[in-house]
Amino acid sequence: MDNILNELREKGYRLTKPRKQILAALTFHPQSVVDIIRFLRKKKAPVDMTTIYRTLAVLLELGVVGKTKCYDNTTMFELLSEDHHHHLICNDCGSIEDISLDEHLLMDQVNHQTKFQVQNHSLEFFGLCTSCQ
Amino acid sequence: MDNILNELREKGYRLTKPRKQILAALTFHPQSVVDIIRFLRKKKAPVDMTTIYRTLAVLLELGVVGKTKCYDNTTMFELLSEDHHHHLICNDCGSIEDISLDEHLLMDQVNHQTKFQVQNHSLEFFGLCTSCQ
DNA sequence: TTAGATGCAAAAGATTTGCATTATG
DNA sequence: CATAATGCAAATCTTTTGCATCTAA
Repeated sequence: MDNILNELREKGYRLTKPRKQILAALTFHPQSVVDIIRFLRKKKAPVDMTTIYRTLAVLLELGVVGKTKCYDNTTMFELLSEDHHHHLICNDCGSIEDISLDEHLLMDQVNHQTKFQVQNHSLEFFGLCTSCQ
Repeated sequence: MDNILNELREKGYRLTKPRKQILAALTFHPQSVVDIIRFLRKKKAPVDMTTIYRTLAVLLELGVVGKTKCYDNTTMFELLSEDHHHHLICNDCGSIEDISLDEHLLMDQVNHQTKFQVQNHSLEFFGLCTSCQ
């Protein structure tokens, strides 16, 4: 977490109260903008929706945060941990599990087939979690 | 295309003019709802936005159409061909190329690691196309 | 002190809903 | 002819913008 604050500072962004709050609200589990608003409101540290969008845009830009679409089409944001992972999203209950995969094989295939310069990618699996099967 | 019409009929959906128009408008290249509206308007066969959303919902349900998020956050829909493929989305110009990958290795990893029952997945690469590099 | 960041209000977009009307099967 | 599907208007939700005010550096 501190490393993120440092990164922000280094890139010339100010370490404001709302930004710290938003970072604190972000977990490694995907959350929607509305989730974040509610969380901070409960914590008695309300932050305006606009600020949340703007902060998330910065964090996305820095690659600190990732964006996912939930089964019901809600946009979810989550802090990206050092270890890159993917999601198993249940079509029934909407739960999201993490999974780590070895993607070298995939990347090799892409690099072999095209000259497209991959900067990042998104990989999600949809289906039924163990309790909904 | 005819197979889709048959599938619709079999499932009890009516083969209406708007539905045929929308299917005709859909290519194997991703298009937004606005693209489809414009296309049909030019073709002098305008279809209401609501109908397009409703039809796309049916086609998504049937698995005939797929949904993608573009770099600029636009939702794109495309007809799914028999041969499953993925997208290379340019962060600069927004162009979308297709690529086919062998995903058995990925699926094997998932099945090996969890009991999650995968029904489908989405895999997209973001970066720079050859002309934007 | 001063630019960058915030909050508010309002605009702009995207998607959904209700309902009267139309047209497929 | 019955009912599913359509079009229109309006509601709802999500995201963005403009601008006056505030505050971290």
